[in-house]
Amino acid sequence: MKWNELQNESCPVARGLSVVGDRWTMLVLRDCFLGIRRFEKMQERLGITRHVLADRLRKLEGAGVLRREAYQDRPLRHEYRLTERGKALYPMLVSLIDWANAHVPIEGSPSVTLVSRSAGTPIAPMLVDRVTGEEITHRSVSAISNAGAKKA
Amino acid sequence: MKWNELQNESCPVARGLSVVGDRWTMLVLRDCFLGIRRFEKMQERLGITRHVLADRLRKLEGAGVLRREAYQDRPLRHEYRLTERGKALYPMLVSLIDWANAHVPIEGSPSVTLVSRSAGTPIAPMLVDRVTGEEITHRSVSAISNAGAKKA
DNA sequence: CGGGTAAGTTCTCTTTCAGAACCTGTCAAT
DNA sequence: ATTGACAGGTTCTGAAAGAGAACTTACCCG
Repeated sequence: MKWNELQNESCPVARGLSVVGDRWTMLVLRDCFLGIRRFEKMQERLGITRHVLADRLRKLEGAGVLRREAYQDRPLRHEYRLTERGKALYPMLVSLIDWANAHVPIEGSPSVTLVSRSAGTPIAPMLVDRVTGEEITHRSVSAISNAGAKKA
Repeated sequence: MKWNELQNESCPVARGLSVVGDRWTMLVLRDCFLGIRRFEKMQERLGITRHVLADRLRKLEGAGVLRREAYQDRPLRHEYRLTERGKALYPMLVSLIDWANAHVPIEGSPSVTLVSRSAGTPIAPMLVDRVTGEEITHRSVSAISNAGAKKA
Protein backbone atom coordinates (compact mmCIF):
# COMPACT_ATOMS: atom_id res chain seq x y z
CA MET A 1 0.00 0.00 0.00
CA LYS A 2 1.12 3.54 -0.70
CA TRP A 3 0.68 5.09 2.71
CA ASN A 4 1.08 8.64 1.48
CA GLU A 5 -1.85 8.23 -0.88
CA LEU A 6 -4.01 7.22 2.03
CA GLN A 7 -4.95 10.80 2.84
CA ASN A 8 -7.62 10.61 0.19
CA GLU A 9 -9.28 7.58 1.73
CA SER A 10 -12.75 8.22 2.98
CA CYS A 11 -12.12 6.18 6.10
CA PRO A 12 -10.83 8.43 8.89
CA VAL A 13 -8.90 5.55 10.44
CA ALA A 14 -6.89 5.18 7.25
CA ARG A 15 -6.40 8.92 6.95
CA GLY A 16 -5.30 9.20 10.56
CA LEU A 17 -2.87 6.33 10.20
CA SER A 18 -1.39 7.90 7.09
CA VAL A 19 0.01 10.52 9.48
CA VAL A 20 0.61 8.73 12.79
CA GLY A 21 0.40 5.07 11.78
CA ASP A 22 4.00 4.01 11.48
CA ARG A 23 6.15 2.39 14.10
CA TRP A 24 8.01 5.48 15.27
CA THR A 25 5.70 8.45 14.93
CA MET A 26 3.71 8.10 18.14
CA LEU A 27 6.93 7.62 20.10
CA VAL A 28 8.29 10.83 18.62
CA LEU A 29 5.07 12.58 19.60
CA ARG A 30 5.25 11.13 23.09
CA ASP A 31 8.60 12.83 23.50
CA CYS A 32 7.15 16.05 22.13
CA PHE A 33 4.41 15.94 24.76
CA LEU A 34 7.13 15.35 27.36
CA GLY A 35 8.71 18.63 26.29
CA ILE A 36 11.55 17.27 24.17
CA ARG A 37 12.18 19.64 21.29
CA ARG A 38 15.64 18.89 19.91
CA PHE A 39 16.80 16.42 17.33
CA GLU A 40 19.76 15.14 19.32
CA LYS A 41 17.76 14.62 22.46
CA MET A 42 15.04 12.69 20.67
CA GLN A 43 17.53 10.53 18.84
CA GLU A 44 19.28 9.69 22.08
CA ARG A 45 16.07 8.96 24.01
CA LEU A 46 14.36 6.92 21.31
CA GLY A 47 17.28 4.97 19.94
CA ILE A 48 15.89 5.72 16.48
CA THR A 49 18.34 6.07 13.63
CA ARG A 50 19.09 9.66 12.68
CA HIS A 51 17.96 9.06 9.14
CA VAL A 52 14.52 7.84 10.16
CA LEU A 53 14.08 10.54 12.78
CA ALA A 54 14.85 13.26 10.22
CA ASP A 55 12.35 11.68 7.86
CA ARG A 56 9.59 11.44 10.49
CA LEU A 57 10.09 15.01 11.66
CA ARG A 58 9.90 16.20 8.06
CA LYS A 59 6.68 14.29 7.51
CA LEU A 60 5.12 15.47 10.76
CA GLU A 61 6.00 19.03 9.88
CA GLY A 62 4.48 18.51 6.44
CA ALA A 63 1.29 17.20 8.03
CA GLY A 64 1.08 20.26 10.28
CA VAL A 65 1.52 18.24 13.45
CA LEU A 66 4.89 19.74 14.36
CA ARG A 67 6.28 23.19 13.71
CA ARG A 68 9.98 23.69 12.97
CA GLU A 69 11.30 26.81 14.59
CA ALA A 70 14.74 28.39 14.63
CA TYR A 71 16.01 28.90 18.15
CA GLN A 72 19.38 30.36 17.07
CA ASP A 73 21.27 31.54 14.00
CA ARG A 74 24.94 30.91 13.38
CA PRO A 75 24.82 28.07 13.25
CA LEU A 76 21.17 27.88 12.31
CA ARG A 77 19.42 25.46 14.63
CA HIS A 78 15.80 24.41 14.76
CA GLU A 79 13.56 22.80 17.31
CA TYR A 80 10.29 20.96 16.90
CA ARG A 81 7.12 21.89 18.73
CA LEU A 82 3.59 20.57 18.66
CA THR A 83 1.06 22.64 16.76
CA GLU A 84 -2.59 22.75 17.80
CA ARG A 85 -3.14 19.88 15.40
CA GLY A 86 -0.43 17.97 17.19
CA LYS A 87 -1.77 18.76 20.65
CA ALA A 88 -5.15 17.48 19.49
CA LEU A 89 -3.59 14.02 19.42
CA TYR A 90 -3.38 13.99 23.19
CA PRO A 91 -6.63 12.04 23.73
CA MET A 92 -5.38 9.34 21.43
CA LEU A 93 -2.06 9.15 23.25
CA VAL A 94 -3.80 8.98 26.63
CA SER A 95 -6.16 6.28 25.36
CA LEU A 96 -3.15 4.28 24.21
CA ILE A 97 -1.39 4.70 27.56
CA ASP A 98 -4.50 3.72 29.47
CA TRP A 99 -5.03 0.64 27.33
CA ALA A 100 -1.41 -0.44 27.60
CA ASN A 101 -1.35 -0.02 31.38
CA ALA A 102 -4.48 -2.13 31.70
CA HIS A 103 -3.81 -4.72 29.00
CA VAL A 104 -0.12 -5.02 28.14
CA PRO A 105 1.24 -6.25 31.44
CA ILE A 106 4.81 -5.74 32.51
CA GLU A 107 6.40 -7.97 35.07
CA GLY A 108 7.26 -6.19 38.30
CA SER A 109 6.88 -2.44 38.54
CA PRO A 110 3.46 -0.99 37.60
CA SER A 111 5.21 1.43 35.21
CA VAL A 112 4.28 4.96 34.29
CA THR A 113 0.89 6.38 35.24
CA LEU A 114 -1.00 9.60 34.59
CA VAL A 115 -1.88 11.86 37.48
CA SER A 116 -3.89 15.04 37.79
CA ARG A 117 -1.55 18.00 37.82
CA SER A 118 -3.66 19.83 40.39
CA ALA A 119 -4.65 17.04 42.76
CA GLY A 120 -1.67 14.73 42.17
CA THR A 121 -4.00 11.74 42.14
CA PRO A 122 -4.12 9.11 39.38
CA ILE A 123 -6.62 9.65 36.62
CA ALA A 124 -8.89 7.10 34.96
CA PRO A 125 -9.65 8.22 31.42
CA MET A 126 -13.11 7.70 29.99
CA LEU A 127 -14.47 8.78 26.64
CA VAL A 128 -17.81 10.61 26.79
CA ASP A 129 -19.95 12.63 24.46
CA ARG A 130 -19.24 16.32 24.88
CA VAL A 131 -22.92 17.20 24.76
CA THR A 132 -24.78 14.43 26.56
CA GLY A 133 -21.95 13.29 28.83
CA GLU A 134 -22.74 9.67 28.08
CA GLU A 135 -19.90 7.18 27.89
CA ILE A 136 -18.86 6.17 24.39
CA THR A 137 -18.58 2.41 23.84
CA HIS A 138 -18.59 0.22 20.76
CA ARG A 139 -22.15 -0.67 21.65
CA SER A 140 -23.45 2.90 22.00
CA VAL A 141 -22.01 4.24 18.75
CA SER A 142 -22.16 3.40 15.07
CA ALA A 143 -20.24 4.77 12.11
CA ILE A 144 -22.06 6.16 9.10
CA SER A 145 -20.58 7.28 5.83
CA ASN A 146 -22.06 10.03 3.76
CA ALA A 147 -22.59 7.69 0.85
CA GLY A 148 -24.44 4.74 2.32
CA ALA A 149 -24.24 3.41 5.85
CA LYS A 150 -21.80 1.23 7.73
CA LYS A 151 -22.15 -0.03 11.22
CA ALA A 152 -19.48 0.07 13.91
CA MET B 1 14.59 -1.62 17.26
CA LYS B 2 13.29 -5.04 18.15
CA TRP B 3 9.59 -4.34 18.47
CA ASN B 4 8.75 -7.65 20.11
CA GLU B 5 11.12 -6.91 22.96
CA LEU B 6 9.28 -3.69 23.60
CA GLN B 7 6.76 -5.32 25.90
CA ASN B 8 9.27 -5.02 28.70
CA GLU B 9 9.66 -1.28 28.27
CA SER B 10 8.45 0.69 31.23
CA CYS B 11 6.83 3.29 28.96
CA PRO B 12 3.22 2.34 28.28
CA VAL B 13 3.31 4.08 24.90
CA ALA B 14 6.08 1.78 23.77
CA ARG B 15 4.34 -1.27 25.21
CA GLY B 16 1.05 -0.34 23.56
CA LEU B 17 2.74 0.23 20.23
CA SER B 18 4.46 -3.13 20.46
CA VAL B 19 0.97 -4.58 19.95
CA VAL B 20 -0.93 -2.07 17.81
CA GLY B 21 1.87 0.13 16.49
CA ASP B 22 2.50 -1.17 13.01
CA ARG B 23 1.02 0.05 9.78
CA TRP B 24 -1.75 -2.52 9.41
CA THR B 25 -2.90 -3.54 12.85
CA MET B 26 -5.31 -0.71 13.60
CA LEU B 27 -6.91 -1.14 10.18
CA VAL B 28 -7.43 -4.82 10.91
CA LEU B 29 -9.00 -3.89 14.23
CA ARG B 30 -11.19 -1.29 12.55
CA ASP B 31 -12.64 -4.08 10.43
CA CYS B 32 -13.11 -6.23 13.50
CA PHE B 33 -15.11 -3.45 15.15
CA LEU B 34 -17.15 -3.24 11.96
CA GLY B 35 -18.07 -6.89 12.43
CA ILE B 36 -15.72 -8.44 9.85
CA ARG B 37 -14.56 -11.80 11.13
CA ARG B 38 -13.20 -13.77 8.17
CA PHE B 39 -9.76 -13.84 6.61
CA GLU B 40 -10.95 -13.57 3.02
CA LYS B 41 -13.20 -10.64 3.73
CA MET B 42 -10.52 -8.70 5.55
CA GLN B 43 -7.98 -9.37 2.86
CA GLU B 44 -10.37 -8.15 0.20
CA ARG B 45 -11.42 -5.04 2.12
CA LEU B 46 -7.97 -3.99 3.26
CA GLY B 47 -5.93 -4.81 0.18
CA ILE B 48 -3.32 -6.23 2.53
CA THR B 49 -1.22 -9.13 1.30
CA ARG B 50 -2.39 -12.48 2.61
CA HIS B 51 0.97 -13.20 4.12
CA VAL B 52 0.99 -10.03 6.22
CA LEU B 53 -2.64 -10.44 7.23
CA ALA B 54 -1.98 -13.96 8.48
CA ASP B 55 1.00 -12.68 10.42
CA ARG B 56 -0.93 -9.81 12.02
CA LEU B 57 -3.84 -12.01 12.99
CA ARG B 58 -1.44 -14.47 14.57
CA LYS B 59 0.23 -11.70 16.55
CA LEU B 60 -3.05 -10.16 17.65
CA GLU B 61 -4.23 -13.54 18.81
CA GLY B 62 -0.95 -14.02 20.67
CA ALA B 63 -1.42 -10.66 22.35
CA GLY B 64 -4.92 -11.62 23.46
CA VAL B 65 -6.57 -8.93 21.36
CA LEU B 66 -8.33 -11.33 19.01
CA ARG B 67 -9.69 -14.81 19.62
CA ARG B 68 -9.56 -17.47 16.90
CA GLU B 69 -12.69 -19.58 16.88
CA ALA B 70 -13.75 -22.48 14.69
CA TYR B 71 -17.08 -21.86 13.02
CA GLN B 72 -17.13 -25.17 11.11
CA ASP B 73 -15.25 -28.45 10.80
CA ARG B 74 -14.62 -30.27 7.53
CA PRO B 75 -12.96 -28.26 6.33
CA LEU B 76 -11.88 -26.65 9.55
CA ARG B 77 -12.44 -22.90 9.35
CA HIS B 78 -11.80 -20.18 11.86
CA GLU B 79 -12.97 -16.65 12.40
CA TYR B 80 -11.45 -13.84 14.40
CA ARG B 81 -13.30 -11.93 17.08
CA LEU B 82 -12.34 -9.19 19.48
CA THR B 83 -11.67 -10.21 23.07
CA GLU B 84 -12.38 -7.89 25.98
CA ARG B 85 -8.80 -6.71 25.64
CA GLY B 86 -9.49 -5.92 22.02
CA LYS B 87 -12.73 -4.14 22.72
CA ALA B 88 -10.88 -2.00 25.25
CA LEU B 89 -9.08 -0.43 22.30
CA TYR B 90 -12.26 1.28 21.22
CA PRO B 91 -11.51 4.62 22.93
CA MET B 92 -8.20 4.77 21.11
CA LEU B 93 -9.85 4.04 17.79
CA VAL B 94 -12.51 6.68 18.39
CA SER B 95 -9.86 9.22 19.39
CA LEU B 96 -8.02 8.49 16.17
CA ILE B 97 -11.19 8.85 14.09
CA ASP B 98 -12.09 12.09 15.81
CA TRP B 99 -8.64 13.53 15.29
CA ALA B 100 -8.52 12.50 11.65
CA ASN B 101 -11.94 13.95 10.90
CA ALA B 102 -10.92 17.25 12.46
CA HIS B 103 -7.31 17.47 11.29
CA VAL B 104 -6.64 15.31 8.23
CA PRO B 105 -8.87 17.02 5.71
CA ILE B 106 -10.27 15.30 2.68
CA GLU B 107 -11.37 17.21 -0.34
CA GLY B 108 -15.08 16.93 -1.03
CA SER B 109 -17.21 14.61 1.03
CA PRO B 110 -17.03 15.01 4.82
CA SER B 111 -16.31 11.27 5.16
CA VAL B 112 -17.37 8.84 7.84
CA THR B 113 -18.72 10.10 11.15
CA LEU B 114 -19.75 8.54 14.45
CA VAL B 115 -23.34 8.79 15.60
CA SER B 116 -25.15 7.76 18.74
CA ARG B 117 -26.89 4.46 18.17
CA SER B 118 -29.90 5.51 20.23
CA ALA B 119 -30.37 9.13 19.18
CA GLY B 120 -28.85 8.90 15.71
CA THR B 121 -27.08 12.22 16.24
CA PRO B 122 -23.36 12.80 15.74
CA ILE B 123 -21.16 12.44 18.77
CA ALA B 124 -18.28 14.67 19.87
CA PRO B 125 -15.82 12.57 21.86
CA MET B 126 -14.14 14.09 24.90
CA LEU B 127 -11.77 12.45 27.34
CA VAL B 128 -12.65 12.99 31.01
CA ASP B 129 -11.60 11.59 34.34
CA ARG B 130 -13.97 8.82 35.38
CA VAL B 131 -14.07 10.10 38.96
CA THR B 132 -14.04 13.88 38.80
CA GLY B 133 -15.53 14.26 35.33
CA GLU B 134 -12.95 16.90 34.46
CA GLU B 135 -11.65 17.04 30.89
CA ILE B 136 -8.21 15.53 30.35
CA THR B 137 -5.80 17.78 28.46
CA HIS B 138 -2.03 17.86 28.13
CA ARG B 139 -2.09 20.77 30.56
CA SER B 140 -4.19 19.12 33.27
CA VAL B 141 -2.23 15.87 33.44
CA SER B 142 1.33 14.79 34.05
CA ALA B 143 3.00 11.40 33.80
CA ILE B 144 4.93 9.93 36.71
CA SER B 145 7.00 6.78 36.75
CA ASN B 146 7.33 4.62 39.81
CA ALA B 147 11.08 5.07 39.81
CA GLY B 148 11.62 8.83 39.63
CA ALA B 149 9.35 11.38 38.03
CA LYS B 150 8.78 12.55 34.50
CA LYS B 151 6.57 15.36 33.37
CA ALA B 152 4.10 15.21 30.52
C1' DC C 1 45.23 23.92 16.43
C1' DG C 2 42.09 20.15 18.46
C1' DG C 3 37.76 19.12 20.62
C1' DG C 4 32.84 19.78 21.47
C1' DT C 5 27.93 20.60 20.08
C1' DA C 6 23.77 20.36 17.02
C1' DA C 7 21.41 18.80 13.11
C1' DG C 8 21.51 16.49 9.72
C1' DT C 9 23.22 13.35 5.25
C1' DT C 10 25.38 9.34 3.18
C1' DC C 11 26.87 4.84 3.11
C1' DT C 12 26.08 -0.60 3.40
C1' DC C 13 23.61 -4.48 5.00
C1' DT C 14 19.57 -6.73 6.79
C1' DT C 15 14.64 -7.11 7.51
C1' DT C 16 10.15 -6.37 6.05
C1' DC C 17 6.62 -5.82 2.63
C1' DA C 18 4.10 -6.18 -1.98
C1' DG C 19 2.42 -8.95 -5.61
C1' DA C 20 1.45 -13.04 -7.39
C1' DA C 21 1.18 -17.99 -7.55
C1' DC C 22 0.47 -22.19 -5.28
C1' DC C 23 -1.45 -25.64 -1.70
C1' DT C 24 -5.07 -28.16 1.22
C1' DG C 25 -9.58 -29.88 2.28
C1' DT C 26 -14.26 -29.99 1.31
C1' DC C 27 -18.58 -29.69 -1.30
C1' DA C 28 -21.44 -29.41 -5.54
C1' DA C 29 -22.16 -29.65 -10.31
C1' DT C 30 -20.71 -31.76 -15.09
C1' DA D 1 -14.00 -38.70 -11.99
C1' DT D 2 -13.02 -34.52 -13.17
C1' DT D 3 -13.80 -29.58 -12.86
C1' DG D 4 -14.73 -25.52 -10.41
C1' DA D 5 -15.61 -22.85 -6.34
C1' DC D 6 -14.66 -21.49 -1.57
C1' DA D 7 -11.91 -20.52 2.62
C1' DG D 8 -7.64 -19.97 4.76
C1' DG D 9 -3.69 -20.05 4.44
C1' DT D 10 1.91 -20.86 2.60
C1' DT D 11 5.73 -20.05 -0.61
C1' DC D 12 8.11 -17.68 -3.95
C1' DT D 13 10.67 -13.12 -5.92
C1' DG D 14 11.91 -8.37 -6.17
C1' DA D 15 11.26 -3.73 -4.12
C1' DA D 16 11.14 -0.69 -0.19
C1' DA D 17 12.15 0.55 4.45
C1' DG D 18 14.99 0.39 8.47
C1' DA D 19 19.43 -0.45 11.37
C1' DG D 20 24.04 0.84 12.40
C1' DA D 21 27.77 3.49 11.79
C1' DA D 22 30.57 7.04 9.60
C1' DC D 23 30.78 11.48 7.50
C1' DT D 24 29.46 16.67 6.82
C1' DT D 25 28.57 21.49 7.95
C1' DA D 26 28.85 25.40 10.79
C1' DC D 27 29.93 27.47 14.75
C1' DC D 28 32.18 28.18 19.53
C1' DC D 29 35.70 27.48 23.10
C1' DG D 30 40.29 26.98 25.06
